[in-house]
Amino acid sequence: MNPILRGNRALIRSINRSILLNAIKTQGLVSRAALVHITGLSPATVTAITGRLIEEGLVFEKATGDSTGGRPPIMLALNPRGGFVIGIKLMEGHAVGALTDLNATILAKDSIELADKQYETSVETLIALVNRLIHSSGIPTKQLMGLGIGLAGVVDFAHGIVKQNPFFGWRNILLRDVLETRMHVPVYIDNDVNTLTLSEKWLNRGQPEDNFIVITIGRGIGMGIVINGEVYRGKGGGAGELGHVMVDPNGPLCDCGKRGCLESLVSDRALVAEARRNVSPDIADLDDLIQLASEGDAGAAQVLAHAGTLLGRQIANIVNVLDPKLIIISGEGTRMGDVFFSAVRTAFHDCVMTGLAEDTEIRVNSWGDDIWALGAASLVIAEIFKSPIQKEERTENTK
Amino acid sequence: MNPILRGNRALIRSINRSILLNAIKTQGLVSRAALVHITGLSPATVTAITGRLIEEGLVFEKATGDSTGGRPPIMLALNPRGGFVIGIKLMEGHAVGALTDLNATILAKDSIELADKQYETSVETLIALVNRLIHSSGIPTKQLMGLGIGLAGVVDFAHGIVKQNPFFGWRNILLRDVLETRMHVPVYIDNDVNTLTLSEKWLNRGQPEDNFIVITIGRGIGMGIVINGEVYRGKGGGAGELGHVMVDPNGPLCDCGKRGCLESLVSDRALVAEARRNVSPDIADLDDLIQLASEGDAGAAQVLAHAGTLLGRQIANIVNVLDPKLIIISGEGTRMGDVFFSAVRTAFHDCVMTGLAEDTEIRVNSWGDDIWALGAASLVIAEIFKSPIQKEERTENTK
DNA sequence: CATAGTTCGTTCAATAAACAAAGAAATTAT
DNA sequence: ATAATTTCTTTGTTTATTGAACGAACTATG
Repeated sequence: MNPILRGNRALIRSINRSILLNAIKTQGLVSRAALVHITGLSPATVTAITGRLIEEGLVFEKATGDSTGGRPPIMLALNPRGGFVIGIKLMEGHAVGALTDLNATILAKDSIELADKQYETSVETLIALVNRLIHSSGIPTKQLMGLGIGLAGVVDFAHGIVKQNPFFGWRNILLRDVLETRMHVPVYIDNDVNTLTLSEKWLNRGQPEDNFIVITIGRGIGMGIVINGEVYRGKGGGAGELGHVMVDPNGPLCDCGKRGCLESLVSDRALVAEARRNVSPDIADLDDLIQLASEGDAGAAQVLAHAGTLLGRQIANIVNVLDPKLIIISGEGTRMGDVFFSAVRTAFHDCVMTGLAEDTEIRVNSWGDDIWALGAASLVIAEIFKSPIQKEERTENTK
Repeated sequence: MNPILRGNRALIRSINRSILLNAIKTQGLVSRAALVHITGLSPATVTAITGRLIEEGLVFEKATGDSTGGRPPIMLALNPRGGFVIGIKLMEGHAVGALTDLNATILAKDSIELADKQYETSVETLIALVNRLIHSSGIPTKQLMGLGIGLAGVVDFAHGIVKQNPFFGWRNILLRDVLETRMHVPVYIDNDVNTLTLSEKWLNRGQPEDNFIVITIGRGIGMGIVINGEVYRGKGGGAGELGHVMVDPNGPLCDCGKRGCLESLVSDRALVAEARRNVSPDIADLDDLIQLASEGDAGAAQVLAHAGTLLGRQIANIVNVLDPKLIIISGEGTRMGDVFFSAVRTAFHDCVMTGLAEDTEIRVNSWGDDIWALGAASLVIAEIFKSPIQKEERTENTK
């Protein structure tokens, strides 16, 4: 009932636990003395808390380090098998799930058909998928630390509510609470682009970036925003609708009912449609278009370059507004290749405010098949490593 | 050196102190028992901490409340005269300063000429202004809790550095540190639009909004972004450059060197220039144009309406990306009147994604003369009421 | 090889902040 | 006048961090 985060002993402990857990994760292999130095905590505290982490199985004493003239350090490391998580991506017609350890290494993978659009039957199907994953991986059920679910549409992460989903037609479904009562594990639900965004923060080694943007190109165009290390979701999960930014008031009709949305000009379907009109009616799908462009067809290249220019211009506008350090482009559309992306980069640099983006990087991400399920899994992993002072977002549904 | 916020007793105390101070501020008049109820803290803790706040002079026992069948409550209230702050807005040629209490009520106001653009002499002038304000208000110097400064350009708030300022030509000036060593008070520096944005959060009574955007129209077009209750400043203070979002690649040349920036189409000067070309060469300034439009001149109205449409469309795009609850339009340009703002609203609703902005409010703010200095002052007030877990932003310059 | 020096980790008492419970204060209800 | 009620304070308990001392395990050196 009271969402205020007040100060008490549990909070102290929880903060310091999180600091140490994260330090051990980012350092990889680290002694207690080094942790004292890094965190500023006292040796006694480090001993006490690491002791508890070892007891919980999240950390272990991995090896003895080399002495530097005194007692050799005992090197601590994260135990990736200290807990397991499951990530599930819901799609039209089927769901893909992955069971991973705390390093997001996949231990089991599976998918299941979603025949029915009714959410009650879908819940049963999801539970079946989870059980299959647990069974095939052989982990004890007790070790499952959480379940993350990513799906398209507007999702209220804080309350765990699917506000609207285009495929299933769901509206205001309390999916989190339903699954939690059935499965007795913490459940986290988010928009699929946000889960993908989170995975960029958690799956890349090295220090995680704290201000970046992920843009996905595929069926639609999505955007995930990370601000101060947190995924920004907007008033009601509606942030990041880059696909429906209006580019041309007289443009083609978009699914959303408006004209000239970016998505109506740059998505898979839009490109294929345009290429069919202006290049060749034989083009069946995006791959044909890419193929043609790579073979030197000027018309095909022109279609891709124009789309890239439109996207680059919008990215520039976003940089003007949000000034992020890094922009990651991901999704099926990353296979569009150099013609497209060099147009993106050129348009970006032409349109961004002078002096603003001198060290802003645009990175095109290699595209793996598992990435959506991994993203959903990292939703849970992120939660495990989060400090309590960042955790306030998750609020109970009082009803 | 160690920016990590670790858990210890000082942190607990500081968190709870902040919770109570904020609760007293928002409640206005509140008993200890009510605070127990609101905050979830124990009665003993509330007694202890409010005791300390009373000792510090920030809170006092204001009155005795009505009994509800038992001992009557002692009502606590914030003592607005428990501390004082000074806000200064730097402009081309002069600086305006205001000394206010903790309610942002102005007790003294003054301005001073900035003859020289050299920053060393400017610092001396600012110190003179501060001293004059302290003297004329008659407060004891010890009660001055901080100094806030707002100025145009790119400012690194966290490090207190003016990265670039258009009027003075300053570059990477450590203004905060210089002033702090001279004045022995905490100093906070920020972009002027950000200070204005903060003041919207602090000067409006009632519960402060946590996700909103402030757009200023005047000489330029600026934007302040509040996300999760915090002003978002971007990678290096460069966020919010709405004025340099590219609207038309073939548009007029902007000060920044690019073509077709929003600012080159909608700012004061741009409108006057266009009106001179297309309506009448006699138009001297924006007020003439507004006057003409209000008298029913179709051409003048057309100029304003077109500008409004352009702005409304960009606001829609920002809402698509950030999904804020509230959009506040402020600045000198708010006097442009209904022709302009109804065009803004129409274009906004036409272009925003369907279903996204059903309860998003666009508010045009009345425009006061003191608002810039007040904004700078609220920079300090905000800091006083901030919880330590939100304070990490301010980092020392290690050099 | 014995001793000193160094580094790492643990133990122990001290400290302080929240908390629970009981008590004191000041009112209304009967 | 007494009981009930609400508000606030006091007292003692709990517990997490901390500093300091100590033990453990190594290297350096004569």
